[in-house]
Amino acid sequence: MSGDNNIDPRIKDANGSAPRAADRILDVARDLFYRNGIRAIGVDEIVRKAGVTKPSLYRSFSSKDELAASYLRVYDKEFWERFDAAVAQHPGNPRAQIGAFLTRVGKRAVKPGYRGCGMTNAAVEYPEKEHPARLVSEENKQELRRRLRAMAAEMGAKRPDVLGDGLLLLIEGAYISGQLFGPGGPAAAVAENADRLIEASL
Amino acid sequence: MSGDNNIDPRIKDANGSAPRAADRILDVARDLFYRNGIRAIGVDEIVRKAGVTKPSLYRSFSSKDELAASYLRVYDKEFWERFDAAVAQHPGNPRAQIGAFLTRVGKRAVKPGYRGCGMTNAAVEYPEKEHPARLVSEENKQELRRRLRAMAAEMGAKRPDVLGDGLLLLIEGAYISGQLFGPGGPAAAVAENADRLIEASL
DNA sequence: ATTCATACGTACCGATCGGTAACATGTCAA
DNA sequence: TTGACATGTTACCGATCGGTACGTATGAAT
Repeated sequence: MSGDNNIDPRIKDANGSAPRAADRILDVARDLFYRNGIRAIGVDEIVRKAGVTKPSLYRSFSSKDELAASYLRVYDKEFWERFDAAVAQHPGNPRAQIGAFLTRVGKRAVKPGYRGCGMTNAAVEYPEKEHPARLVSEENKQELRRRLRAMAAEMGAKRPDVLGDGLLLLIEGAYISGQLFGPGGPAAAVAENADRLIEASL
Repeated sequence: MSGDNNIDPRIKDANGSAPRAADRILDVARDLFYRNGIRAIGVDEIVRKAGVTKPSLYRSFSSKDELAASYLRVYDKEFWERFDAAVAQHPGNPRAQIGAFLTRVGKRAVKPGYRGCGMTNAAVEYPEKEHPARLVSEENKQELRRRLRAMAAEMGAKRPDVLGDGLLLLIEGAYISGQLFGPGGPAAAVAENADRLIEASL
């Protein structure tokens, strides 16, 4: 099972002194948290699958909640990379930017095993406003709202804030219904409905 | 603390032989599960707040998962009561029916402490397809999707399934963003966006 | 008064939860 | 060779998890 580990002492850490264990822990935690939910996964399972032990986890992360927040910070970074990639595809054309982003979301959201947005799911799991994971999640959503409203304004919408919020509702609906309905679910229609909503709002 | 209990032996149970404890347990569980999430609440807390003991719970519910499913079955019943009330308000006018329903959802969703849809939240907490709570949740959502598509067809939409799914996305988005953003969130704009989308889809 | 069914409580189970104290090991500079 | 430091491990903590074996209180019928 664990016979073929790939640890090579000659390969120094890229950034000089970063611990190996912390990265593996975070990688495993990201996968397990996203697929199963945060509350559903215990720290024992994380360290076991990462091939380390608990003290290694708690030296790099002050608590499970903080590990969950770290998971979401990575998720946040990757989310904006995807979002910005769609934006970069259509410079100066926010309507096409939204279209590109939502087309990808719609496709991903109807694939088997899709689990929605890690941010949204975390907020559902942790209603307490002070929870470290929820704080990351709320900040991500606020920023998304700002950008959608700005894009709606850029499109020349009659009421940009209403359209921006409408697009946000469609996006969140796609995340949720993707994991609720699976393949063939309503999330496949998110891009088309968004474009129709935009059309009606200019 | 428990000095003033209101148990009156003369008052027979309404339906003859239903155990008192089961009702109190379900009432408490509904409140705690909805406000905090199912995983976040232990059976000990439920029986403590209900003023009973664990064996009483397990005599009426075969497991915590089944209790969660029972909670959702009550939720399902109340959901359709609200939905049908909006429908009954505007006979033969599905567009107005949707409008009435979403106006209420939008208002509830931006109130402090709003926790979204119990069905949706349960599906987020339990990705496993066989979970008793998830089964109830999925059935509810499938039925909602059918009805929304039927209403879209009744409106004379060009592509009723696409519009019905779009409305579902907006509704789910309102549930989620209501608990994510709190007062002032995008859920307030759900009715307006839905009507705009309908307008553009006829 | 006895019987029986029903509803409820006391006390406990093993497993797992998140978290930690104490100690071992490997790597580096001096 | 030595000492400092970061990272690793073993073994354990009290609390809580979902769930249960078994005894007890009560009321109606006999």
